[in-house]
Amino acid sequence: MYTIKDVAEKMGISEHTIRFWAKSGFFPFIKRSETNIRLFDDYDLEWVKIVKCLRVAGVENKEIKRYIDLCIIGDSTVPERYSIIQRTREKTEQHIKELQEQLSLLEYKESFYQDIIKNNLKDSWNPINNTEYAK
Amino acid sequence: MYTIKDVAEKMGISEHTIRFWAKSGFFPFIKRSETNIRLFDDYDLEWVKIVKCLRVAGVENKEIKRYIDLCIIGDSTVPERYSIIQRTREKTEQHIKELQEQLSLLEYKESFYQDIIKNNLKDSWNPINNTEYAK
DNA sequence: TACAAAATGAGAGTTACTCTCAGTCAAGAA
DNA sequence: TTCTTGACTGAGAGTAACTCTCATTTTGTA
Repeated sequence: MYTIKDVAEKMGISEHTIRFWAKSGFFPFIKRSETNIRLFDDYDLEWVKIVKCLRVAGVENKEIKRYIDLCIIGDSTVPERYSIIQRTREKTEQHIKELQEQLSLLEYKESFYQDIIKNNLKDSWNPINNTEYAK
Repeated sequence: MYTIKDVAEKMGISEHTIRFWAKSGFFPFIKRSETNIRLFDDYDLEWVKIVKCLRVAGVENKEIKRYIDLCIIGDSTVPERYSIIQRTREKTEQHIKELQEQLSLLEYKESFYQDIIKNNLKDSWNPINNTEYAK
């Protein structure tokens, strides 16, 4: 059995966020000690893992709640759960692609600046150094 | 010369967001028509591009403003700009890695659900169907 | 000239945290 | 036994970055 602190450390999520997620109904199964303290077991950790996954993938909390509720309803909801996961997978692939594109611009800029520093050049890209702007 | 609408379309950003970014001081060079309408040229578009890049990479607006201000100060700030870009590049690589990890969980779930649908199985992963929980 | 489409700034609303606070509770030291 | 420390609690305020609405101009085509 894990406390919030344990889960926070294990999963790399802040305690605040876990409490916030719990209040949002993302972990319907966690038990409490006699003194009202949340106790997560390994199954609960699996839920935390999937919630984290969906959040990282940019699924909004309302949709995550929907997914959790579908899980609780049971096997009849597998098709809708499937479509949520599928849409999320597609969106994540798109997101990675976009990040990779921006990454290449960052890499370009980085080596550009490095060149300026190494060879003591001017930043010819900067509009400030461009005659158009320096009127 | 482009209006906000043109830029929004060209860059895939909402007009609202561009106005918000402009108000945040991200585009210090845009001119206005006599009747106060923003007019972007191709150099301004380059600024929009780099701001978009930094935002996608998760750089917060305060830091983007810093970067813009450094550009305006001029060549002496290239080292600090370099370190901002470098840090952002590293963060982005990390982010892509994280997304790829979560993507593989999504792929696993997707094929798992697909299997259930195709072969009319039960969702054995769901705690609801697990004897531990189904007490 | 008329009028729909597009621009403006101000400001309210939203999401998802993130943080602060006041307070409870259990365990070990003095 | 009292004190201190540290983890926990819920309530609620604060924050970032949009996102949207609104009341007004402004502009471009008929």
